[in-house]
Amino acid sequence: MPPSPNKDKGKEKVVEMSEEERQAAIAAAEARQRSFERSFAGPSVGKAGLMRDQTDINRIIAEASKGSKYYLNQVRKDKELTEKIEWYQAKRDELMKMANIPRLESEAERIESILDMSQVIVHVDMDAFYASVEVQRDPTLKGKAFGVGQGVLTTASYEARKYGCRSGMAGFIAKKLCPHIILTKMHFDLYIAASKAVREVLLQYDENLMMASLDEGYLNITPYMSTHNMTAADVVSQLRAEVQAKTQLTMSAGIAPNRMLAKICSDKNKPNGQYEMEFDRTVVTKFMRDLPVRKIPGFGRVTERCLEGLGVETCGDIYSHRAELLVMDHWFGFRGLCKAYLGIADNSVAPGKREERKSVGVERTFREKTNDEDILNELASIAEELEKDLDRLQYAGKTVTVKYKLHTYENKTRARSVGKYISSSKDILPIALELMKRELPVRIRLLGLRLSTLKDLTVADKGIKGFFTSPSKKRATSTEAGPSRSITPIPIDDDDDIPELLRMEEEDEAEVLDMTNDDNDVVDSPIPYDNGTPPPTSTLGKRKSLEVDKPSHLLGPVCPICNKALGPGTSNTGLNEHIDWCLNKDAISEASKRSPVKKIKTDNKVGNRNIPKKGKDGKGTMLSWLKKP
DNA sequence: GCGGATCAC
DNA sequence: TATGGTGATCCGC
Repeated sequence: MPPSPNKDKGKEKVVEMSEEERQAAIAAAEARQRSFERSFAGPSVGKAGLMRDQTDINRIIAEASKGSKYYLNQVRKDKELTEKIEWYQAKRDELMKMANIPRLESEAERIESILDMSQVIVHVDMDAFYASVEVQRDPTLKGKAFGVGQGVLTTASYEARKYGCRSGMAGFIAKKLCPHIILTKMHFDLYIAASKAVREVLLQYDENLMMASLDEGYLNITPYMSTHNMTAADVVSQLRAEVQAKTQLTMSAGIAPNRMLAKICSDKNKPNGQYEMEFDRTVVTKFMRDLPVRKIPGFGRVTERCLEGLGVETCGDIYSHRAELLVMDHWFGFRGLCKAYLGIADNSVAPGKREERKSVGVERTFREKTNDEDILNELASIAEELEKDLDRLQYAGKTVTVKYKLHTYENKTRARSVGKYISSSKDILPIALELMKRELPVRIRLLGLRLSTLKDLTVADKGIKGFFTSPSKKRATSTEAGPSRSITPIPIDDDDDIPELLRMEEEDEAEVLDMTNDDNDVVDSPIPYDNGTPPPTSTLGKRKSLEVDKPSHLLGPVCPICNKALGPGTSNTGLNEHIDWCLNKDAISEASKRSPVKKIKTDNKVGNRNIPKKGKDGKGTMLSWLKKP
C-alpha cells in the first residue's frame, strides 16, 4: 500500500500478484489518494456536515492546487504524517504482540470517572457570523453565494457552502468550486459592534459570560434557571430570541454539563437551533459512542488521521480499542482519550483576564523576498507595528520571537529572551535583527515578530516603574495554589476596537476523572459494552473498583500493566520506563528510541525528531492521573 | 528557554 | 494568478 515505493519493481510485482491482489492494491491506492485529498482539502472540510459529493469537491480542490508550492508542501507533510502513522502501527503491533490483552482491557476499565452534571453549561455560536453581518451591511448579498475575506475566506455564506466553500479556503479555490461566488472585504468594526450587542444580551443570563471569540461564548445558566424557575431549554430559547430581536442575527446553542459537550451540541441543530443533551450518564456515553473523534474540540486533522491509523474513528472506538490505546499511551494520552469518550471536560465558565495573555505578535505575508535589505526593512516595519500593539494593549515582555516562512511554506522560529521587560521597537528590533541576520540569505513569504513572557503594564506592581527592575523578583503573581484554575482565556477588550481573540481551553481537568477511587458512590464504571446496547450498568457497573486496594498516594504511581506500586518517589518518567520494561524490556528500549521519520538516510540536517506525543488532553499522558496526591 | 507542530477561529 | 493572522498549548530537548 505504500503509494510509490515499489514503482521500479512494479513489473515483477504485478506478475506475481493475483488479480484479486491487484484489485486490492488499486483500491488501496485509491483510498489513500482520497484520504490525502481529504486531508489536503482544508482544516474545516469534514468538520461540519459534509455533502454527498465531498469526494468530488476534494478532488477539485486538489487539482486546482496541483503543482503549486503550497501543494508540494502539503504533499511533504502528508508523506511525513503517513510515515509517522506507519510507525505508530508498527509500534502498536510490536507492543500488542507481547501484551496480555485481557489484562490491558481490564486495566483500561479500571479508569473510573465522575461526570460532573451539577452545572448547566450553554455554548452559543452565531450562525455564519461575519457573513450575516455582511448581509446587514449590504442586503444585496442576501441569498447569494459569497465569502468574506479576499485572499482567504474567513467565512462562507450558507449558499457558498453548498458548493464546498469553507472558511480558511483560498479565494481562487472557492472560485473554482463556485464560479459565481462573491468575495467581500472584511469589516471588523462591524463584527465587533455586533459582537458587543450580542454580549450585552448574554450577560443578562450569566454575568460570568465567557466569550471564546467574537462569535461564540459559554454561559453557566444554572443560577439563572433557579432564579427564574425556568428550564434550560426555555432559558436558551428566550436568550436566542432576544439576541435575534436585538441584532437580527441568529445563533445556535448547545446545552450540556460541560463546555466540550455544549460545544458539540451547539453544532447539532445549526443554524438557528438548539440542542440539549440529557443530563444522564448513560445517555452521554451513548451520544459520544458514535461521534467522530474529529468533532471533539482540539482533535484536528492530524490527530484524526493518527487515530484512524489505529482503527479509531469514533469515540466509541476508543473503548473498543482500549487495549491498543493503553499500550500506546505514551504517544496518544490514554486518559485524555477516555475523557473524550466519557464526555468529561471542564465545566467552569469565567471571563478571561488580562493577565492571562501570553503573547502579542504581528506577522505579514508578502510576495517572496530574497533581498536581505528588503527583509530587514520589513522586520523593522513589523517591529513598529508590534510596538503600537503593545502600547495599545499595555504589555511588555522579555522574549522576542522571529518567525519566517520559507518559499516552500516551511515555518521557522528563532527566539531570544532578555533580562528586562521591553516593549518599544527600539528595544525589540535590534534583537529581531540579530536573530534574523543569522538566517540570511533566505527566500521567504512571511515574516513575523512576537513578544512573550509578558508583564501586564496596567497592574501597578509595587511601585517600580518598568525601567530598571533587575531581572530578579517578580515571579509569583499567578500561583493560586488552590483550584489549579488555569481556566480560560477570553477576550477582554471592552473599550477599544481591536479584535482580541483569545483562546479557550477545554480541559483543566480539575479532579473530574480519577482513577480507581474506591471511596465515592458517585463513581461508576466508565466503560459500557462497546457496541449495541447500553451496558446493563451493573455488569461492569461497580467493577472491581475495590479489587485492589491502593491509596496510590502512599504507594506512588501504579503500573497499569503489572499493577505494581512503584513507590512514592517515582516520577512520570520513571513510571514510563517501568511500563516499557514491563511490556518488554528489550524490544521497547531499543525501538522506542528510534524515530519513524527519516530513516538513516543521508543526514541532511542534524537530526531526527522523536515521535511527537499526542496527548490531547492537557496533561497528556496517563502518568499524570496516577500521581495526584 | 527554544523550536517544531498542532489546533482553533 | 499564486493558500491568512493571532494566539495558545504541548512536547522533547
